[in-house]
Amino acid sequence: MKIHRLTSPLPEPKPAPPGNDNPCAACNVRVLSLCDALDEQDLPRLAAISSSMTVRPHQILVAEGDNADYLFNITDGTVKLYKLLPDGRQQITGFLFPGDFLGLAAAGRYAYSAEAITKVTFCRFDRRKLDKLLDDFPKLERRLLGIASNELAEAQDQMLLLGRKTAREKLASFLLMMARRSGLPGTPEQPLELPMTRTEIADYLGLTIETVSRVLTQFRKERLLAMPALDRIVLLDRPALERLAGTV
Amino acid sequence: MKIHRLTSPLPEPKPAPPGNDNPCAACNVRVLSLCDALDEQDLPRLAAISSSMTVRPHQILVAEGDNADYLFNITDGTVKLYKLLPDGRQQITGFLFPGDFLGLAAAGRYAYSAEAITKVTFCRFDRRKLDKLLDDFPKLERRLLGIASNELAEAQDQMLLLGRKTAREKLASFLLMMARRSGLPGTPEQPLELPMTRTEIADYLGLTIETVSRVLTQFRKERLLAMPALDRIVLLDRPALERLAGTV
DNA sequence: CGCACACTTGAGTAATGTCAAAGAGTGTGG
DNA sequence: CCACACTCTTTGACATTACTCAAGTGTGCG
Repeated sequence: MKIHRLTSPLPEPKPAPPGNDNPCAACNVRVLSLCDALDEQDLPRLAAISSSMTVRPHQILVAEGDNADYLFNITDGTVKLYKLLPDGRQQITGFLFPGDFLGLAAAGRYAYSAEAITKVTFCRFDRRKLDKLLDDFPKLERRLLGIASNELAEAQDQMLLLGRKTAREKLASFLLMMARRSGLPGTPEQPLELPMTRTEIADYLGLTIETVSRVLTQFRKERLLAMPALDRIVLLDRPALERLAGTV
Repeated sequence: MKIHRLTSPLPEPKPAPPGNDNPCAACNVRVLSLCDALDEQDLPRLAAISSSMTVRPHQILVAEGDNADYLFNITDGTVKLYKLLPDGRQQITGFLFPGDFLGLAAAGRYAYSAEAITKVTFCRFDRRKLDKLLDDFPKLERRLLGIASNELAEAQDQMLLLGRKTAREKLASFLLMMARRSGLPGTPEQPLELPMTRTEIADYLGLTIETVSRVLTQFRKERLLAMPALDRIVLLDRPALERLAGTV
């Protein structure tokens, strides 16, 4: 079993530059994120308790069991969420893309670790300060509940995949999920981009790296997809993949 | 693949008997449930939008894709939540016990089906009326968010189990979960009680019924447990089971 | 250019699934 | 109360999927 890569701790954030009391105004993922719950005029209240940060690949954002002191909104890059067994086996429970949210916790502790796969930019909110904001802005809390409900629905889809789908069905589901989440159509002009390694795909689907590789080779031979590069996928026969995946 | 059992639709609820404006006062699971968020004096507001109902085994409470018009609090019995693939393969995403909550939905639709395993009693809340109550009682919304966060953490544990644990590890984790959730110690005097069939255990753990049966037989031969009846389990060597399960 | 690293491919194995049959438990009607 | 029927569970023999181990092939970076 592979030893997990050592990573450095999270650096201190740079505070928002002074004189700019509404850095969120220019945010490109605002409509997707937590901040969408607030009006333009209230945004500075959120901005005041948040800082924007950028980290390099392999940097850890949160570790399983840590005090859940922060909430995160990803603005750029890809993050993986994962859990480990004592012997090092890893299960990736989700990938986060721009606009996605991270940090809901039960009993004040994160239930999973989060690591940047690519260079990642995010807004980080202080949980205790945010809790106070929730009293003033019930819409914010309703938004959080909506986010949590969505995540729950996705988690259930993933349980169906992990428990009952074959390797081929898992890969088909994964590729369609990536198409949906990235917004890339998977055409020859705009192929899917896979920021994660084969190992990470395997750890997400409950497979080994060899099985992932073999199924992708199968799919290529069956003309279901093409791979102009190791991390580029063209979906040649989307209906067939959708049939394989069984559900969206 | 087995054909799914036909079930009858949910009967109409009996409204709370007139003259009793606080039926929740006597509720035995109140401290566990949604209602715990409200003070004694505000409970009638919740009671006014809820009805208590009892259904028989195999009755469907909600079906995947249905409009999420209701929220449920289980007061007695066991419920299974599950999703199906088009060919009938089933994944049980969770079991609900007294005090548990059901009905959070993304995009206004249930993401899963729910079926009574035993005779089940529950309180059913009208979602639209509850939404209005949320405005008056922000504590209620905070409670919902807490419930959702807990469910999310459990879902991630289950993904780790489904994706990365062996059959033996899955069964060990399952039995310990049942001990924790039921509050039964699993001693010879108070053995675990399993309200679900082997098929349902298998569909929860991503295994087949035969594998579940074989692993239970193994465990018995290894003196990890005893089975005074098909649905009664005595945990003879809990530390060994905990080591197998890897995590709580 | 050469060293890492990630990915692919191949051969053999192990864990789990499938198919089949027998045993155990439960309810019903005679 | 017993016999029968039904369902659920267990067990056995065999099949198959996915895993393990190992070697080989890119691919990118210093």
